[in-house]
Amino acid sequence: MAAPVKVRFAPSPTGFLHIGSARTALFNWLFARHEGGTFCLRIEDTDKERSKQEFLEEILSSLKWLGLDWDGELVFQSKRTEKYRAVADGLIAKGLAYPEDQAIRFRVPKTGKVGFDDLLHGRIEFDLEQHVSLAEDLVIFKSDGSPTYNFAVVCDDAEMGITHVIRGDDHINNTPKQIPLYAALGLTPPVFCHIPLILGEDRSRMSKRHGATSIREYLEAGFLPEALVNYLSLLGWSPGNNEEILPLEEIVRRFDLKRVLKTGAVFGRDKLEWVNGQYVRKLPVPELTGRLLPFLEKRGYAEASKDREWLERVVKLFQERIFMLSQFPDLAQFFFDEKIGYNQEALEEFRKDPRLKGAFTAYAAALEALEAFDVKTVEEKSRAFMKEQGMTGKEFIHPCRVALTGRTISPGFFDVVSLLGKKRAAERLRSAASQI
RNA sequence: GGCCCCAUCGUCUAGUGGCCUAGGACACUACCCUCUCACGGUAGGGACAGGGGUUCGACUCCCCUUGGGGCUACCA
Repeated sequence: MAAPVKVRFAPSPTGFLHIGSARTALFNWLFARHEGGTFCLRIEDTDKERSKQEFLEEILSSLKWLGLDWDGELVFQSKRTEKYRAVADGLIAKGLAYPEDQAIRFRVPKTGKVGFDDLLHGRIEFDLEQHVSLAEDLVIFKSDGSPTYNFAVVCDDAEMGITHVIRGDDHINNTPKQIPLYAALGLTPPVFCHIPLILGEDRSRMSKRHGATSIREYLEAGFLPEALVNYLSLLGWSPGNNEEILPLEEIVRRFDLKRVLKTGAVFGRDKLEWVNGQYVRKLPVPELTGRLLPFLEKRGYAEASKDREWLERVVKLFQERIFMLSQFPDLAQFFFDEKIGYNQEALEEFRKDPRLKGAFTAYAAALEALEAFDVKTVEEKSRAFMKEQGMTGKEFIHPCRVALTGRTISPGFFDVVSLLGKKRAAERLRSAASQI
Protein backbone atom coordinates (compact mmCIF):
# COMPACT_ATOMS: atom_id res chain seq x y z
CA MET A 1 0.00 0.00 0.00
CA ALA A 2 1.37 3.34 -1.03
CA ALA A 3 1.23 6.15 1.51
CA PRO A 4 -1.97 8.18 1.28
CA VAL A 5 -1.64 11.14 -1.02
CA LYS A 6 -1.41 14.59 0.46
CA VAL A 7 -1.04 17.67 -1.68
CA ARG A 8 -1.25 21.37 -1.07
CA PHE A 9 -2.06 24.56 -2.87
CA ALA A 10 0.03 27.41 -1.56
CA PRO A 11 -1.13 30.83 -2.69
CA SER A 12 0.40 34.11 -1.64
CA PRO A 13 -2.22 36.63 -0.58
CA THR A 14 -0.63 39.34 -2.67
CA GLY A 15 -3.32 39.51 -5.32
CA PHE A 16 -6.53 37.95 -6.57
CA LEU A 17 -6.65 34.28 -7.49
CA HIS A 18 -5.00 34.13 -10.88
CA ILE A 19 -6.42 31.85 -13.53
CA GLY A 20 -3.07 30.07 -13.76
CA SER A 21 -2.91 29.52 -10.02
CA ALA A 22 -6.48 28.29 -10.11
CA ARG A 23 -5.51 25.70 -12.69
CA THR A 24 -2.63 24.56 -10.47
CA ALA A 25 -5.02 24.38 -7.54
CA LEU A 26 -7.46 22.42 -9.67
CA PHE A 27 -4.91 19.83 -10.73
CA ASN A 28 -3.82 19.38 -7.13
CA TRP A 29 -7.43 19.05 -6.08
CA LEU A 30 -8.30 16.63 -8.87
CA PHE A 31 -5.31 14.48 -8.06
CA ALA A 32 -6.15 14.43 -4.35
CA ARG A 33 -9.80 13.63 -4.93
CA HIS A 34 -9.00 10.98 -7.50
CA GLU A 35 -6.57 9.31 -5.13
CA GLY A 36 -8.81 9.69 -2.14
CA GLY A 37 -6.09 11.83 -0.61
CA THR A 38 -5.90 15.14 1.16
CA PHE A 39 -5.86 18.60 -0.39
CA CYS A 40 -4.76 21.38 1.91
CA LEU A 41 -4.18 25.07 1.71
CA ARG A 42 -1.11 26.88 2.90
CA ILE A 43 -1.00 30.62 2.88
CA GLU A 44 2.43 31.87 1.93
CA ASP A 45 2.31 35.24 3.56
CA THR A 46 5.92 35.71 4.54
CA ASP A 47 6.09 38.89 2.51
CA LYS A 48 4.64 41.25 5.09
CA GLU A 49 4.61 44.20 2.74
CA ARG A 50 2.54 42.69 -0.03
CA SER A 51 0.31 40.26 1.87
CA LYS A 52 -3.19 41.56 2.49
CA GLN A 53 -6.18 40.15 4.32
CA GLU A 54 -8.54 41.19 1.52
CA PHE A 55 -6.54 39.16 -0.98
CA LEU A 56 -6.71 36.13 1.27
CA GLU A 57 -10.48 36.42 1.51
CA GLU A 58 -10.72 36.92 -2.21
CA ILE A 59 -8.64 33.82 -2.91
CA LEU A 60 -10.65 31.67 -0.53
CA SER A 61 -13.97 32.81 -1.93
CA SER A 62 -12.75 32.17 -5.46
CA LEU A 63 -11.68 28.65 -4.54
CA LYS A 64 -15.06 28.04 -2.95
CA TRP A 65 -16.83 29.42 -5.98
CA LEU A 66 -14.90 26.99 -8.15
CA GLY A 67 -15.87 24.19 -5.80
CA LEU A 68 -12.31 23.40 -4.76
CA ASP A 69 -12.89 22.49 -1.16
CA TRP A 70 -9.88 21.91 1.02
CA ASP A 71 -9.17 19.63 3.94
CA GLY A 72 -8.16 20.72 7.40
CA GLU A 73 -7.21 24.12 8.70
CA LEU A 74 -5.38 26.77 6.78
CA VAL A 75 -1.68 26.89 7.45
CA PHE A 76 -0.23 30.39 7.66
CA GLN A 77 3.48 30.70 7.16
CA SER A 78 3.47 34.02 8.99
CA LYS A 79 2.52 32.17 12.17
CA ARG A 80 5.29 29.65 11.89
CA THR A 81 8.37 31.84 12.11
CA GLU A 82 9.49 30.14 15.32
CA LYS A 83 9.47 26.76 13.67
CA TYR A 84 11.52 27.92 10.72
CA ARG A 85 13.88 29.61 13.13
CA ALA A 86 14.37 26.42 15.08
CA VAL A 87 15.10 24.49 11.89
CA ALA A 88 17.55 27.18 10.80
CA ASP A 89 19.27 27.12 14.18
CA GLY A 90 19.62 23.37 13.88
CA LEU A 91 21.32 23.86 10.55
CA ILE A 92 23.65 26.44 12.06
CA ALA A 93 24.46 24.11 14.93
CA LYS A 94 25.48 21.46 12.45
CA GLY A 95 27.60 23.93 10.57
CA LEU A 96 25.37 23.67 7.51
CA ALA A 97 24.27 27.29 7.70
CA TYR A 98 25.66 30.54 9.02
CA PRO A 99 24.51 34.10 9.89
CA GLU A 100 25.72 36.88 7.70
CA ASP A 101 24.61 40.52 7.88
CA GLN A 102 21.57 39.65 10.01
CA ALA A 103 20.58 37.00 7.48
CA ILE A 104 21.14 33.27 7.56
CA ARG A 105 22.64 31.46 4.63
CA PHE A 106 22.57 27.78 3.90
CA ARG A 107 25.76 26.26 2.53
CA VAL A 108 24.82 24.84 -0.83
CA PRO A 109 26.94 22.23 -2.53
CA LYS A 110 29.05 23.87 -5.25
CA THR A 111 30.08 20.87 -7.28
CA GLY A 112 28.46 17.79 -8.71
CA LYS A 113 24.86 17.52 -9.75
CA VAL A 114 21.47 17.90 -8.20
CA GLY A 115 18.60 16.11 -9.82
CA PHE A 116 15.18 14.71 -9.23
CA ASP A 117 12.65 12.51 -10.95
CA ASP A 118 9.75 14.64 -12.02
CA LEU A 119 6.48 12.79 -12.36
CA LEU A 120 5.90 14.41 -15.73
CA HIS A 121 9.31 15.25 -17.09
CA GLY A 122 11.30 12.33 -15.84
CA ARG A 123 14.84 12.95 -14.67
CA ILE A 124 15.87 16.59 -14.49
CA GLU A 125 19.45 17.34 -13.53
CA PHE A 126 21.39 20.48 -12.82
CA ASP A 127 25.11 20.83 -13.06
CA LEU A 128 25.96 22.91 -10.01
CA GLU A 129 29.06 24.42 -11.53
CA GLN A 130 27.12 25.84 -14.46
CA HIS A 131 23.99 26.91 -12.68
CA VAL A 132 24.88 30.45 -11.61
CA SER A 133 21.92 30.93 -9.31
CA LEU A 134 23.10 27.94 -7.34
CA ALA A 135 26.61 29.27 -6.90
CA GLU A 136 25.85 31.43 -3.90
CA ASP A 137 24.82 30.16 -0.52
CA LEU A 138 21.06 30.28 -0.23
CA VAL A 139 19.54 32.86 2.05
CA ILE A 140 17.04 31.02 4.24
CA PHE A 141 16.31 33.83 6.67
CA LYS A 142 16.12 37.42 5.60
CA SER A 143 17.69 40.16 7.68
CA ASP A 144 14.19 41.26 8.69
CA GLY A 145 13.78 37.98 10.53
CA SER A 146 11.42 36.24 8.13
CA PRO A 147 12.17 33.02 6.28
CA THR A 148 12.65 32.98 2.53
CA TYR A 149 10.27 31.20 0.20
CA ASN A 150 12.49 28.26 -0.65
CA PHE A 151 13.24 27.56 2.98
CA ALA A 152 9.69 27.90 4.31
CA VAL A 153 8.38 25.70 1.52
CA VAL A 154 10.75 22.88 2.36
CA CYS A 155 10.09 23.08 6.10
CA ASP A 156 6.33 23.13 5.57
CA ASP A 157 6.06 20.50 2.88
CA ALA A 158 8.12 18.21 5.10
CA GLU A 159 6.24 18.93 8.30
CA MET A 160 2.83 18.77 6.66
CA GLY A 161 3.74 15.44 5.16
CA ILE A 162 3.12 16.54 1.59
CA THR A 163 3.61 13.54 -0.66
CA HIS A 164 3.32 15.26 -4.04
CA VAL A 165 4.31 18.77 -4.89
CA ILE A 166 2.32 19.74 -7.97
CA ARG A 167 3.22 23.23 -9.13
CA GLY A 168 3.84 25.31 -12.21
CA ASP A 169 6.93 24.47 -14.21
CA ASP A 170 8.26 27.93 -13.52
CA HIS A 171 9.31 26.29 -10.26
CA ILE A 172 11.56 23.74 -11.88
CA ASN A 173 14.51 26.00 -11.24
CA ASN A 174 13.60 26.30 -7.59
CA THR A 175 13.74 22.59 -7.07
CA PRO A 176 17.54 22.26 -7.11
CA LYS A 177 17.63 24.88 -4.36
CA GLN A 178 15.24 22.88 -2.26
CA ILE A 179 16.66 19.40 -2.71
CA PRO A 180 19.93 20.08 -0.81
CA LEU A 181 17.82 21.47 2.00
CA TYR A 182 15.92 18.22 2.30
CA ALA A 183 19.21 16.38 2.38
CA ALA A 184 20.67 18.64 5.06
CA LEU A 185 17.54 18.17 7.13
CA GLY A 186 17.70 14.43 6.73
CA LEU A 187 14.38 14.37 4.88
CA THR A 188 13.17 12.54 1.82
CA PRO A 189 11.87 14.98 -0.79
CA PRO A 190 8.28 14.59 -1.97
CA VAL A 191 7.42 13.58 -5.51
CA PHE A 192 7.66 16.63 -7.73
CA CYS A 193 5.33 17.22 -10.63
CA HIS A 194 5.81 20.38 -12.64
CA ILE A 195 2.85 21.19 -14.80
CA PRO A 196 2.97 23.64 -17.70
CA LEU A 197 1.83 27.20 -17.37
CA ILE A 198 -1.24 28.71 -18.92
CA LEU A 199 -0.28 31.00 -21.76
CA GLY A 200 -1.74 34.10 -23.36
CA GLU A 201 -2.38 34.42 -27.09
CA ASP A 202 1.27 35.28 -27.70
CA ARG A 203 2.38 32.14 -25.85
CA SER A 204 3.97 34.02 -22.99
CA ARG A 205 2.79 33.38 -19.47
CA MET A 206 -0.76 34.59 -19.08
CA SER A 207 -0.95 38.03 -17.55
CA LYS A 208 -3.24 41.01 -17.32
CA ARG A 209 -2.35 42.28 -20.74
CA HIS A 210 -3.88 39.10 -22.17
CA GLY A 211 -7.24 39.93 -20.67
CA ALA A 212 -9.05 38.77 -17.56
CA THR A 213 -6.74 36.89 -15.22
CA SER A 214 -8.53 36.80 -11.90
CA ILE A 215 -11.20 34.24 -11.14
CA ARG A 216 -13.46 37.01 -9.91
CA GLU A 217 -13.52 38.58 -13.34
CA TYR A 218 -14.84 35.35 -14.80
CA LEU A 219 -17.54 35.18 -12.17
CA GLU A 220 -18.59 38.73 -12.97
CA ALA A 221 -18.46 38.13 -16.69
CA GLY A 222 -21.13 35.49 -16.24
CA PHE A 223 -19.24 32.25 -16.45
CA LEU A 224 -20.48 29.22 -14.59
CA PRO A 225 -17.92 27.80 -12.17
CA GLU A 226 -18.53 24.24 -13.33
CA ALA A 227 -17.90 25.34 -16.92
CA LEU A 228 -14.71 27.16 -16.01
CA VAL A 229 -13.48 24.14 -14.08
CA ASN A 230 -14.33 21.85 -16.99
CA TYR A 231 -12.49 24.11 -19.41
CA LEU A 232 -9.50 24.51 -17.13
CA SER A 233 -9.22 20.77 -16.67
CA LEU A 234 -8.91 20.47 -20.44
CA LEU A 235 -5.91 22.77 -20.52
CA GLY A 236 -3.04 20.34 -20.45
CA TRP A 237 -5.12 17.28 -19.80
CA SER A 238 -7.78 15.29 -21.59
CA PRO A 239 -9.66 12.13 -20.77
CA GLY A 240 -8.34 10.68 -23.99
CA ASN A 241 -11.50 9.70 -25.81
CA ASN A 242 -12.52 12.99 -27.41
CA GLU A 243 -14.99 13.78 -24.67
CA GLU A 244 -14.86 17.38 -23.53
CA ILE A 245 -17.96 18.24 -21.60
CA LEU A 246 -17.71 16.13 -18.48
CA PRO A 247 -19.36 16.45 -15.10
CA LEU A 248 -16.92 17.13 -12.31
CA GLU A 249 -17.31 13.67 -10.78
CA GLU A 250 -16.33 12.20 -14.10
CA ILE A 251 -13.28 14.43 -14.37
CA VAL A 252 -12.25 13.38 -10.89
CA ARG A 253 -12.78 9.74 -11.76
CA ARG A 254 -10.68 9.92 -14.90
CA PHE A 255 -8.03 12.43 -13.91
CA ASP A 256 -4.54 11.08 -14.21
CA LEU A 257 -1.55 13.28 -13.46
CA LYS A 258 0.57 11.19 -15.79
CA ARG A 259 -1.65 12.11 -18.70
CA VAL A 260 -0.97 15.79 -18.19
CA LEU A 261 0.83 17.35 -21.14
CA LYS A 262 4.24 18.95 -20.86
CA THR A 263 3.32 21.69 -23.30
CA GLY A 264 2.01 25.04 -22.20
CA ALA A 265 -1.58 25.67 -23.27
CA VAL A 266 -2.93 28.93 -24.59
CA PHE A 267 -5.99 30.07 -22.72
CA GLY A 268 -8.66 30.37 -25.41
CA ARG A 269 -11.58 32.55 -24.51
CA ASP A 270 -13.64 31.35 -27.49
CA LYS A 271 -13.66 27.78 -26.36
CA LEU A 272 -14.31 28.72 -22.75
CA GLU A 273 -17.38 30.60 -23.95
CA TRP A 274 -18.50 27.60 -25.93
CA VAL A 275 -18.06 25.31 -22.92
CA ASN A 276 -19.99 27.79 -20.81
CA GLY A 277 -22.76 27.80 -23.40
CA GLN A 278 -22.94 24.03 -23.16
CA TYR A 279 -23.43 24.26 -19.41
CA VAL A 280 -25.96 27.06 -19.71
CA ARG A 281 -28.02 24.87 -22.01
CA LYS A 282 -27.86 21.88 -19.69
CA LEU A 283 -28.98 23.71 -16.59
CA PRO A 284 -32.61 23.15 -15.58
CA VAL A 285 -34.48 26.41 -16.18
CA PRO A 286 -35.30 27.10 -12.51
CA GLU A 287 -31.65 26.64 -11.65
CA LEU A 288 -30.50 28.84 -14.51
CA THR A 289 -33.00 31.47 -13.45
CA GLY A 290 -31.58 31.48 -9.97
CA ARG A 291 -28.10 32.01 -11.31
CA LEU A 292 -29.26 34.87 -13.49
CA LEU A 293 -30.84 36.76 -10.61
CA PRO A 294 -27.66 38.56 -9.51
CA PHE A 295 -27.14 39.76 -13.05
CA LEU A 296 -30.68 41.07 -13.26
CA GLU A 297 -30.30 42.85 -9.96
CA LYS A 298 -27.11 44.44 -11.08
CA ARG A 299 -28.99 45.94 -14.01
CA GLY A 300 -31.86 47.15 -11.89
CA TYR A 301 -34.28 44.48 -13.04
CA ALA A 302 -34.73 42.90 -9.63
CA GLU A 303 -38.50 43.43 -9.92
CA ALA A 304 -38.60 40.77 -12.59
CA SER A 305 -38.04 38.02 -10.06
CA LYS A 306 -41.33 38.72 -8.34
CA ASP A 307 -43.22 36.69 -10.88
CA ARG A 308 -40.92 33.74 -10.84
CA GLU A 309 -43.01 31.61 -13.14
CA TRP A 310 -43.06 34.30 -15.81
CA LEU A 311 -39.35 34.96 -15.38
CA GLU A 312 -38.58 31.29 -15.90
CA ARG A 313 -40.53 31.31 -19.12
CA VAL A 314 -38.49 34.28 -20.28
CA VAL A 315 -35.27 32.57 -19.27
CA LYS A 316 -36.24 29.50 -21.21
CA LEU A 317 -36.47 31.61 -24.35
CA PHE A 318 -32.91 32.78 -23.94
CA GLN A 319 -31.31 29.62 -22.69
CA GLU A 320 -30.05 28.71 -26.13
CA ARG A 321 -29.24 32.26 -27.07
CA ILE A 322 -26.74 33.16 -24.40
CA PHE A 323 -23.40 31.63 -23.55
CA MET A 324 -22.66 33.88 -20.61
CA LEU A 325 -25.05 34.84 -17.83
CA SER A 326 -24.21 38.51 -18.22
CA GLN A 327 -25.72 38.56 -21.70
CA PHE A 328 -29.21 37.89 -20.42
CA PRO A 329 -30.19 41.32 -19.06
CA ASP A 330 -29.11 42.90 -22.33
CA LEU A 331 -30.75 40.48 -24.69
CA ALA A 332 -33.96 40.29 -22.70
CA GLN A 333 -34.03 43.97 -21.86
CA PHE A 334 -37.35 44.60 -23.60
CA PHE A 335 -39.05 42.21 -21.19
CA PHE A 336 -37.95 44.19 -18.18
CA ASP A 337 -37.92 47.75 -19.37
CA GLU A 338 -40.67 49.77 -21.04
CA LYS A 339 -38.14 52.00 -22.72
CA ILE A 340 -37.21 49.93 -25.69
CA GLY A 341 -35.47 52.30 -28.06
CA TYR A 342 -36.46 51.38 -31.59
CA ASN A 343 -33.90 50.31 -34.09
CA GLN A 344 -34.07 53.40 -36.30
CA GLU A 345 -32.80 51.78 -39.48
CA ALA A 346 -35.50 49.17 -39.26
CA LEU A 347 -38.14 51.78 -38.52
CA GLU A 348 -37.07 53.69 -41.61
CA GLU A 349 -37.40 50.55 -43.64
CA PHE A 350 -40.93 49.90 -42.37
CA ARG A 351 -42.09 53.36 -43.34
CA LYS A 352 -41.81 52.19 -46.91
CA ASP A 353 -44.68 49.78 -46.40
CA PRO A 354 -47.88 51.86 -46.15
CA ARG A 355 -49.87 48.93 -44.74
CA LEU A 356 -47.86 48.65 -41.54
CA LYS A 357 -49.18 51.60 -39.58
CA GLY A 358 -52.75 50.38 -39.87
CA ALA A 359 -51.72 46.77 -39.38
CA PHE A 360 -50.05 47.55 -36.06
CA THR A 361 -53.17 49.20 -34.73
CA ALA A 362 -55.44 46.47 -35.98
CA TYR A 363 -53.15 43.80 -34.62
CA ALA A 364 -53.18 45.48 -31.22
CA ALA A 365 -56.95 45.30 -31.21
CA ALA A 366 -56.89 41.72 -32.42
CA LEU A 367 -54.61 40.73 -29.58
CA GLU A 368 -56.77 42.51 -27.06
CA ALA A 369 -59.75 40.55 -28.28
CA LEU A 370 -58.08 37.25 -27.41
CA GLU A 371 -59.26 35.42 -24.33
CA ALA A 372 -56.37 33.03 -23.99
CA PHE A 373 -52.88 34.40 -24.48
CA ASP A 374 -50.73 31.29 -24.52
CA VAL A 375 -48.19 30.88 -27.29
CA LYS A 376 -50.30 28.45 -29.28
CA THR A 377 -53.37 30.66 -29.32
CA VAL A 378 -51.35 33.77 -30.08
CA GLU A 379 -49.67 32.08 -33.01
CA GLU A 380 -52.90 30.71 -34.48
CA LYS A 381 -54.79 33.98 -34.19
CA SER A 382 -51.83 36.02 -35.38
CA ARG A 383 -51.41 33.90 -38.47
CA ALA A 384 -55.09 34.20 -39.18
CA PHE A 385 -54.79 37.96 -38.76
CA MET A 386 -51.90 38.12 -41.22
CA LYS A 387 -53.93 36.20 -43.73
CA GLU A 388 -56.80 38.65 -43.38
CA GLN A 389 -54.38 41.49 -43.90
CA GLY A 390 -52.97 39.75 -46.92
CA MET A 391 -49.47 39.89 -45.48
CA THR A 392 -46.83 37.18 -45.36
CA GLY A 393 -45.08 36.17 -42.20
CA LYS A 394 -41.90 37.95 -43.16
CA GLU A 395 -43.74 41.13 -44.13
CA PHE A 396 -45.62 41.22 -40.87
CA ILE A 397 -43.51 39.54 -38.21
CA HIS A 398 -40.27 41.46 -38.71
CA PRO A 399 -41.85 44.90 -38.34
CA CYS A 400 -43.89 43.68 -35.38
CA ARG A 401 -40.79 42.33 -33.74
CA VAL A 402 -39.22 45.76 -33.88
CA ALA A 403 -42.46 47.32 -32.64
CA LEU A 404 -42.51 45.04 -29.62
CA THR A 405 -38.84 44.74 -28.78
CA GLY A 406 -37.19 47.65 -30.50
CA ARG A 407 -34.84 45.15 -32.08
CA THR A 408 -34.47 43.20 -35.25
CA ILE A 409 -33.46 40.05 -33.40
CA SER A 410 -35.30 38.29 -30.64
CA PRO A 411 -36.51 34.86 -29.58
CA GLY A 412 -39.47 33.41 -31.47
CA PHE A 413 -41.98 36.14 -32.20
CA PHE A 414 -45.07 34.43 -30.81
CA ASP A 415 -43.23 33.51 -27.63
CA VAL A 416 -42.35 37.14 -27.21
CA VAL A 417 -45.92 38.31 -27.77
CA SER A 418 -47.31 35.77 -25.36
CA LEU A 419 -44.80 36.53 -22.63
CA LEU A 420 -45.05 40.26 -23.03
CA GLY A 421 -48.73 39.89 -22.32
CA LYS A 422 -51.79 41.38 -23.93
CA LYS A 423 -51.53 44.82 -22.39
CA ARG A 424 -47.87 45.53 -23.00
CA ALA A 425 -47.96 44.08 -26.49
CA ALA A 426 -50.92 46.22 -27.51
CA GLU A 427 -49.40 49.33 -26.01
CA ARG A 428 -46.14 48.87 -27.84
CA LEU A 429 -47.86 48.18 -31.14
CA ARG A 430 -49.84 51.41 -30.85
CA SER A 431 -46.79 53.33 -29.78
CA ALA A 432 -44.94 52.02 -32.81
CA ALA A 433 -47.85 52.84 -35.08
CA SER A 434 -47.66 56.44 -33.96
CA GLN A 435 -44.01 56.61 -34.82
CA ILE A 436 -44.06 55.42 -38.40
C1' G B 1 24.32 35.91 -21.45
C1' G B 2 23.90 31.21 -18.29
C1' C B 3 20.72 27.26 -16.77
C1' C B 4 16.14 24.62 -17.39
C1' C B 5 11.63 23.16 -19.92
C1' C B 6 8.80 22.51 -24.34
C1' A B 7 7.55 21.53 -29.85
C1' U B 8 0.67 17.56 -33.93
C1' C B 9 -4.42 22.09 -37.64
C1' G B 10 -4.93 29.54 -35.86
C1' U B 11 -6.29 27.49 -30.62
C1' C B 12 -7.38 23.12 -27.08
C1' U B 13 -6.15 18.20 -28.04
C1' A B 14 -6.16 12.24 -29.67
C1' G B 15 -1.96 9.57 -30.96
C1' U B 16 2.72 6.02 -26.96
C1' G B 17 6.65 2.00 -33.97
C1' G B 18 2.70 -0.43 -38.44
C1' C B 19 -4.71 0.72 -36.73
C1' C B 20 -2.55 7.71 -39.61
C1' U B 21 -4.00 9.09 -47.12
C1' A B 22 -3.06 11.87 -38.62
C1' G B 23 -9.02 11.58 -35.27
C1' G B 24 -12.14 15.09 -32.20
C1' A B 25 -13.40 20.10 -30.35
C1' C B 26 -13.32 25.66 -30.65
C1' A B 27 -12.95 29.32 -34.35
C1' C B 28 -13.77 30.10 -39.73
C1' U B 29 -16.58 29.15 -44.61
C1' A B 30 -20.89 27.00 -47.26
C1' C B 31 -25.48 24.67 -47.07
C1' C B 32 -29.94 22.74 -44.34
C1' C B 33 -33.62 23.99 -40.53
C1' U B 34 -36.33 28.90 -40.06
C1' C B 35 -40.47 34.77 -38.41
C1' U B 36 -35.00 37.35 -37.07
C1' C B 37 -31.21 35.57 -33.79
C1' A B 38 -29.49 31.42 -31.52
C1' C B 39 -29.57 26.13 -30.99
C1' G B 40 -29.12 21.83 -33.93
C1' G B 41 -27.52 19.14 -38.46
C1' U B 42 -24.33 18.36 -42.89
C1' A B 43 -20.00 19.56 -45.68
C1' G B 44 -15.21 22.09 -46.35
C1' G B 45 -10.32 24.37 -45.80
C1' G B 46 -6.54 23.61 -41.97
C1' A B 47 -1.04 20.36 -38.50
C1' C B 48 3.07 15.99 -37.26
C1' A B 49 9.10 22.92 -37.22
C1' G B 50 13.75 21.36 -40.21
C1' G B 51 17.85 17.96 -40.79
C1' G B 52 20.29 13.62 -39.52
C1' G B 53 20.14 8.81 -37.49
C1' U B 54 17.83 3.82 -35.17
C1' U B 55 14.34 0.39 -37.61
C1' C B 56 11.64 -3.84 -42.46
C1' G B 57 8.67 0.53 -40.96
C1' A B 58 8.54 6.57 -37.77
C1' C B 59 3.92 11.76 -35.54
C1' U B 60 5.64 8.21 -32.18
C1' C B 61 12.83 6.36 -30.10
C1' C B 62 18.02 9.11 -30.23
C1' C B 63 21.06 13.47 -31.80
C1' C B 64 21.61 18.33 -33.89
C1' U B 65 19.46 22.87 -35.64
C1' U B 66 15.57 26.23 -35.31
C1' G B 67 11.64 28.26 -32.70
C1' G B 68 8.92 29.38 -28.21
C1' G B 69 8.69 29.75 -22.99
C1' G B 70 10.48 29.89 -17.92
C1' C B 71 14.11 30.88 -14.20
C1' U B 72 18.26 33.55 -13.01
C1' A B 73 16.24 38.26 -5.48
C1' C B 74 17.34 38.81 1.68
C1' C B 75 9.37 38.15 -4.05
C1' A B 76 6.57 34.16 -3.67
